[in-house]
Amino acid sequence: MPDVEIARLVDRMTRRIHSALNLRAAEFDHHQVGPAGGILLLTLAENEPARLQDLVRLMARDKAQMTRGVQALERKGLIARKTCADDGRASLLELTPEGHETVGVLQGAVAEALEGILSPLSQTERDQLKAMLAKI
Amino acid sequence: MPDVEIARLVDRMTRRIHSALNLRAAEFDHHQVGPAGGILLLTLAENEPARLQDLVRLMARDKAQMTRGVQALERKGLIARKTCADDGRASLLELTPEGHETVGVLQGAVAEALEGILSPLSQTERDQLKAMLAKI
DNA sequence: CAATCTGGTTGACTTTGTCAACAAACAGCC
DNA sequence: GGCTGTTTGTTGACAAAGTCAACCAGATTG
Repeated sequence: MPDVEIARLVDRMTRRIHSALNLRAAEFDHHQVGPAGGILLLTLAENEPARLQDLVRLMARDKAQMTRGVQALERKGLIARKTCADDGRASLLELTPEGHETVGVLQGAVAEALEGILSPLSQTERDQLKAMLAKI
Repeated sequence: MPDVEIARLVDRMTRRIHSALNLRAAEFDHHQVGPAGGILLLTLAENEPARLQDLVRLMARDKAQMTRGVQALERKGLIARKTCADDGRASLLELTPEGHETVGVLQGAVAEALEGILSPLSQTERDQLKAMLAKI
């Protein structure tokens, strides 16, 4: 029951990551991708190629939102669609070269922001944390 | 550097908690407090009495947002203000009896939602997770 | 007692998230 | 094949959350 606190703490942590990044967004977010777009790109980078529905599950977001998020990144030339062979409804999403480049920049920025937040944890602790979160 | 993934995973987790709760909000959110109000109440419950600024720090949110969040809960009679003796600008926020009651309900709901999400973790792992998040 | 800082409030605005409705492609099934 | 029902992605209309800047009143410092 006292696990309830975990919810608060997790929320707080996302909030902190979010605002740490937001603070210096002007320095790295050259495509005006925003937090939502950024996390979408990062997720896609690790799961390429993915269908929209895959991203919906990976990011636990609404599909409507995902449609629009993808469209926005498509317009900026960071994501491209390939027709999906085994399913006529879906299309496969991939990063364009420019998209990959952007992901690199974002990863750097996120790493830096996380550094400031995770600093009280040792490297082994961080690995544990990641492992647990991944299990979930 | 590979810690970047933590950001994604944490985001995903908040998203899951959020939507798990949202799904059954009608059953427990009798005061139409919403996610933002809910987390505010839970945070206040553990840090009573608190000034607005304290909540801002604890929840890593904008003060403007906090002002309005508190006002909304005040209007619903879940939070009350006491004048703060040592600082004339601030006021101390406290839960009303009805507020406490609501917190109880919310804790139950959150515990249940978390149960579904944390199920792959053992109790010791949960404790570790909580401890690490608390350090941050 | 100025000059500055901090806690809180308000207004105007952007970004995210939610819900319901829909078309088109799949899947099973007799 | 033709009916069901389901999944994928899209759109519209809307509600909720977050951001930014300006502001006032009470502290704080020199």
